[in-house]
This record gives sequence, C-alpha cells and structure tokens, in this order.
Amino acid sequence: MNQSLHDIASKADSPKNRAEEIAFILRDEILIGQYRAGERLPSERDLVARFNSNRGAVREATKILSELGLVSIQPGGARIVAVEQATLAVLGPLLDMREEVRPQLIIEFVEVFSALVALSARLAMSQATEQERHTLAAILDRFDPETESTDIRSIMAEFMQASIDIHNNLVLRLIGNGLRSQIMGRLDQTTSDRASDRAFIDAMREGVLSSNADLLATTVIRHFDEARKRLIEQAEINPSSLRSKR
Amino acid sequence: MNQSLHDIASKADSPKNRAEEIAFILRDEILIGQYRAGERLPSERDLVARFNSNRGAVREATKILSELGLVSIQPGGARIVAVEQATLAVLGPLLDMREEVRPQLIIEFVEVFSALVALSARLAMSQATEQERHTLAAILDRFDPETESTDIRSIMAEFMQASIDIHNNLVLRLIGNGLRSQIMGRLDQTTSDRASDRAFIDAMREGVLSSNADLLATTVIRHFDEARKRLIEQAEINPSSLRSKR
DNA sequence: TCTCACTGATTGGTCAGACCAATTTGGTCT
DNA sequence: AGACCAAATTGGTCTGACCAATCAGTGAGA
Repeated sequence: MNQSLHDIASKADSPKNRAEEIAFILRDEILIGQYRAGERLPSERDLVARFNSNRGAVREATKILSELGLVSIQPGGARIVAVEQATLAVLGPLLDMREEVRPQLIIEFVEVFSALVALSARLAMSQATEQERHTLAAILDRFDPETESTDIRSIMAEFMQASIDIHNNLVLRLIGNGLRSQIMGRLDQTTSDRASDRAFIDAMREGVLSSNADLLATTVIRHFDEARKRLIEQAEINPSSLRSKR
Repeated sequence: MNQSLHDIASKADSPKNRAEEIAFILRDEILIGQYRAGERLPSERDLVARFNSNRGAVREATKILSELGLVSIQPGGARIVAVEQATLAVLGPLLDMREEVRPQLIIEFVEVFSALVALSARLAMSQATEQERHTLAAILDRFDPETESTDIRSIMAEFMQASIDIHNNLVLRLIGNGLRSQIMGRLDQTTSDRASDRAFIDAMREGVLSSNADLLATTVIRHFDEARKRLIEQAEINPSSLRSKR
C-alpha cells in the first residue's frame, strides 16, 4: 500500500509560451545540477540555436530565471546562482525533479508550515469576531473520517487561508501564497491515522470556538510534529534520503 | 529623537537595464494603486510609446511584473492582479511606497519574523554540534550595549542566517532569503531599550549554550512581542495607519 | 618567467519592423 | 435584448542589426 512516494507529482507547470517553455527546461536543468553554481549559462545566441528560437524569446526566458534567483545576468555573461539563494518559486520544481531530496524536502516543508499555521491561528484568534470563529470551525467540520475524500491537508490549507483572511497579515499572506502555489498538487496521499486526525480536528475546533490561541497553536504544532516523525520514519526506510548535501 | 520613521528607506532597487527600469515604474504604479485589480495594463505598444522604448524591452518588463505576480498576461491583454496574490518580492517596494501602510507592514513583518526566528532556533538546537552552538553564541556576543553601531536587528539577522546554516532547512532558507532581501536596508533605526536588549541577548546566549530550544524560542517570541507592542504604540500616535483596508 | 596592457571576439542591451493567432470590441441583424 | 459577425487590437513569434561592456588570448616589456 505504500507506493505513495512520488506517483502523483503533478508536474503542474505548463508553459504558456515559448519563453516559458525554454525557461522551464533551463530551470529544471539547473535544479537537476546540470550546471554548477558559478558556471556560465550558454550565451543567448547559443540558446537560440539550441532551442531553434529567437533572441527575444530566449531573453524573456533568462529574465524568468533571473527572477527566480537561479541565474544572475550581467553584460558579458549570465552565471548560475546556488539554489540556496533562489526564490520560494523553485520549491515546486525541486519537488518534481529531485527524487532523492523529495522526502527530506517534504519534511522541511512540514516543519515550516506547521509553525506558520500555528502563528496564523494565533494571530487570527487575537482579533477574530464570533462569526469569524464560526467560519473557521465550519472549515474544520468538513473533516469526515469516514470518507477518504476529505483530505486533512486540504482542510489545513483552507484553515490557513481563512485565518489569514481574518488577521490580514500581508507578509504572512505572501509567504502563504508562495508555499501554497509550490506545494499544491505536489504532495502524495499520505496514509494517516484517521482516528488521531479526528482528535486533532476536534482539539482545533475547541481551540477556535473557545478562542484559546495557545491551545490552538500547541495542538497544531503537536499534530504536525507527529506527521513529521512519520515522514522521517518513512524516509529512513529509503536510506537514499538523509539530511545531507543537497 | 523620533525623526526615525521613513527617513532612511533606501529605495534600494536600481534598475540594471531598460526593462527593469520600466518594470519598476509600472510595479510602483500598481502598488500605489494607480491601476485597480482586474483592470487591463496598457498594451505593449502603448507602453512602447510612453517609455520611448521598444517592444522587446517592454515585454521583458511585463515578464518581470508577471513573475512578481502583479499582472497576469494573456493573449488579448494583461490584467492587474490583486497585491494580495503577489510574491514576497513586492514587500520591499511596498515599504518604500505606501507611507500609510508602512508602520502596519513593519508590525506584520515582526510578527512573522519572530515566529521564523524562533522556529529556526529550535531546529538548529535540535541538531547543533558543540562548535556550531559556539558560533551562534559568538554572533550574540557581538552585541555591545555601549556602542550605537551594533544594531540588534543585524545581529538577529545574522543569528537567523547562522541557524539556517545549521539545520539547513531549504524551505526556511528560501523564505528567509525573500524576507531578508525585502527588508534589508528598509527598516528605520529604532530607539530600543539597550538594557532590555542586553537581557534578551544574554537569555538567548544561555539558551544557545545550554542547548535549551524551548528557552530560546520563548525568549525570541517574548522579545519580538515587546518590539511589536512598541511599534503599535508608535503607530497609534500616527492614526493614519490602522489595521484596515490596504 | 612573470606581469600587464592591448586587442579582437564574445556577450548582453537596445532597437526597428514585420507577420500570425487569439482575444476583444463594437456594430449589426434577428 | 440577445446572438452573431467582422474588424481592430493585443500578445506571441521572428529577423536582423548596432552598441557597449566584458572576457580571453596575445604579445611586449620587466
């Protein structure tokens, strides 16, 4: 039953035009590690030849890469930048590409996401109206342990979004946008314990309705921590993915 | 002594070429609210006329805007997207532009940043070697309450960076990149209580050396919470900046 | 042998103009 | 009003050209 790893991986980006097509190919090659950081990207004219295109399209493509933080363009040549200096926007492609780091990356995502959900819940509680709290509770109520269709992750995503709408912290919202667009559709179905999920949802529900920010936050943290541990166990079965060089 | 608000505001982006020049102008106009979300951006040919440029440069410019998430380009016309759906990369420009929301935005930044620093410290503690902990402590030791030059914020930034180097969580690192590049050089000098800063640094130092993740996290949270409250007080003196419509 | 200034080739930056396909728009007809 | 159609507009693609900054190899001088 554990064929779960990397069988969905939506490969979601579909290029809208030639420039994006080229950009995505180059982006993936960079992320795969085909070029080392510091190396020079082939010249625009070479890329034109390779992709049978024109400089306009190629320049737009490199513009995209530069905006992703993957290359640094200067007169005289464009150079590849270390992935570590890039933008959140490389996360999705990385999940699609690098099978070896995928489990590790998901764990890292969970670590960060849990903290952000907890923060968002806290902030929302600090100023939510009665009605807003019921909106949040309603989202949680959508969880049904019987049906497989109600994915707890999508509920958490909705909860996050709704809580952001309440506190309206733009910084958190922008980060949330980035994470959501990178992660959406790229996570595998996890086989989680529906019973413990139920308990988790109930605890959150209580925290929301009683406006108990601390309870909410610790509940979230604890739940994600368990999820993280499960992920680590799974990852260690497949020893190719240690927390090591990327 | 309180001339602090918005006198530094580096306006850091200097366009590297015509395309960026155009892109930044349009970006700022959008952020100022000159176009409403959903409206159409002037056509490429119109922009060529307005900026006395050529379609190549203009197209590269709109590519940048699209990458920022500020416009959505489709055959038939490009449309402005709500700021709320953009990328972290709009944060810096927003800080430079919208004087009214600046204080509020800074508060929101602090709320998020504190949670991320706390998380990062936690993660780092969970796997730091003896030597790595001393590296962190050394950063904290750079704080000197006597000299005005040692800015506690730059120390926190360094601490964040160093802790990221330890746990090496790529997701957190990418988010950190975004925040850092948007905030760096755009925050005002705040007049903070050097004595309480001293206490804060000492508490962190103890947390680091004793590898007490909980102490570290709560210390960070508490300190930033105080900073946040100070900011809110300052903001309320200037009543133009309530947590309201943006 | 090493250093440094020169030079020619390469590279990104800018520009003009053209054609296509899709969308949008405005008017017409029902 | 509403459906439909045709023309204008728009983004997408492509070609070819010139400039200025940079890079890399060469050769002269120390």
